[in-house]
Amino acid sequence: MRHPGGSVILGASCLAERLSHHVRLSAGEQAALDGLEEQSRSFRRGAVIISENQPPRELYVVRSGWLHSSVLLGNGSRQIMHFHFQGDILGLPLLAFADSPETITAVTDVTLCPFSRERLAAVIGEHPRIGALLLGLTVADRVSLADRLASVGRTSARARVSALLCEIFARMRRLGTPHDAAIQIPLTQEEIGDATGLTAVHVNRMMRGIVEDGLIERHNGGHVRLLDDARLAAEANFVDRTGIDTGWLPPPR
Amino acid sequence: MRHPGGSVILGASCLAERLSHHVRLSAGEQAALDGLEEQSRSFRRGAVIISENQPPRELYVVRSGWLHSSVLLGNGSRQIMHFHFQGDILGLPLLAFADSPETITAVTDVTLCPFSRERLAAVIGEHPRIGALLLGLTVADRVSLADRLASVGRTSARARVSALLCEIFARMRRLGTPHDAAIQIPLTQEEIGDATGLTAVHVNRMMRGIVEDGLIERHNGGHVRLLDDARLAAEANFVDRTGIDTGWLPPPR
DNA sequence: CGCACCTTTGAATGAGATCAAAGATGGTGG
DNA sequence: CCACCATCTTTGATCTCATTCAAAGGTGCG
Repeated sequence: MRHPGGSVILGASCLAERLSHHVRLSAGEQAALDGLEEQSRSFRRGAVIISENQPPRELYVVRSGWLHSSVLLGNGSRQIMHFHFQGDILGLPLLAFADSPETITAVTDVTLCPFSRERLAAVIGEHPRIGALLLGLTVADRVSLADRLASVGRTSARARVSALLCEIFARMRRLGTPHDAAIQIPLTQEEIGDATGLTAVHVNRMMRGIVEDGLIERHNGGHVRLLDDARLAAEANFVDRTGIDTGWLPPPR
Repeated sequence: MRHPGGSVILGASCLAERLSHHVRLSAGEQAALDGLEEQSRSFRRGAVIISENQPPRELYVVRSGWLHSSVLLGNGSRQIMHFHFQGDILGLPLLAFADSPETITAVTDVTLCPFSRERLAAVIGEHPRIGALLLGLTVADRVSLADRLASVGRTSARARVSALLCEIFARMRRLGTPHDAAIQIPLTQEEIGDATGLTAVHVNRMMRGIVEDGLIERHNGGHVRLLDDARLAAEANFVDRTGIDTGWLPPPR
């Protein structure tokens, strides 16, 4: 599915834009990243971008929309690992495995910026700081997965749902959503269940409880507003780790 | 296990040895890595190497022994994220966060090779392929955590215990343990429970069931032998991902 | 307007937790 | 080398949180 009418790339690469949130890119780095990406591509909601056990050809940066990565278990159930928003890098497992261990699915209509593993290798070879920064970002991703594991493994159903809400809000705020604004969460309760290790039915009950206790507010179309941020975070054992430390990186080229 | 043709020099860097399992290091890379590490250090079993919410000063490669990384939840329970054996890199979160999100504890007596983040940065700056390889290894680590999340979130107690056993066996075999040998697993059932999101009591019941059904054999001192590898893996939904793909890396310097 | 899909609610069931206590095991010091 | 103590494993009984099954409202899209 090609973006209708060919896409407009306003000079900057999606990856460069994402990385520049963490460090100030040198001219050389900027130039190398600009040559990295192909034309951006759009997918309809529900589209499968990368399939489990298939060899993906490229990686992506999310330009817009929501996606999730998941695995399907032998018993028919599904575990959602992570939700991906604007600026997130998709397909990193391709840097370690020929076949993707996970499926990446568009939750809403999305636009992605693809780039090849080989070109990324060339960029890293020329600009080692970019490799180090990607390493840092991947480490952060791993830690966020660890947080979810702790949540799913060792907390109550209600705390798991709360933790997911906290995570979504923290990440959306980092993308610029005002602190007190409602967020439109395009997830079904089944998807929330697959992310938290619960059934859709039980997600529903927990959610209603969280609303009844005045922690969040829900409106039509999945809009959610945080009413008691601190209490929700405390219940959920949530720690915001959206910012990363880049003080150690090698000098840019 | 070592890279064909790659020789392991006694006293050489632990990190170099680990990396040389995946690629053939150039002379320059080898030299840079040899200058990386300080003297190796030993800890008694039970020792805490890195504490949650404390700023660690260095990273480590495991020379010998078992460790685990865990987080403590507000409700007093603990989630073990990962067990670490010979060759594993500890403390990677330091590449993204000033304070460690997890505690690293020695399960047995251990010997570790410490190295500083700043020196690692210098090595990556000079030898970008090492940065890319570390990126690949970290991605693999993330995928293994995702596998555990799927196991804990979406499978039965018995399947979770089976999956952990499969993982341990797969990793030990990669370190050279013969395919049919018994392995001494130095973990208490409480630790297995903290890794799988179960209580020690329930781990015990599952374990006995797995023994009764002829999938494994247990002897004194925690020795375990796999009797029906295939059936255990099938029950556990286990996929061996111990090898990583390094075909994409940039050229060495 | 009608049909999918999603949310909500209720009742019954079950997997795993909790509580309690009796064996094993192994390390330590006398 | 043995006795003792701490830690770990095993077993049983009971309880609870989340699942399962079922069906009735909502909502939005074509």
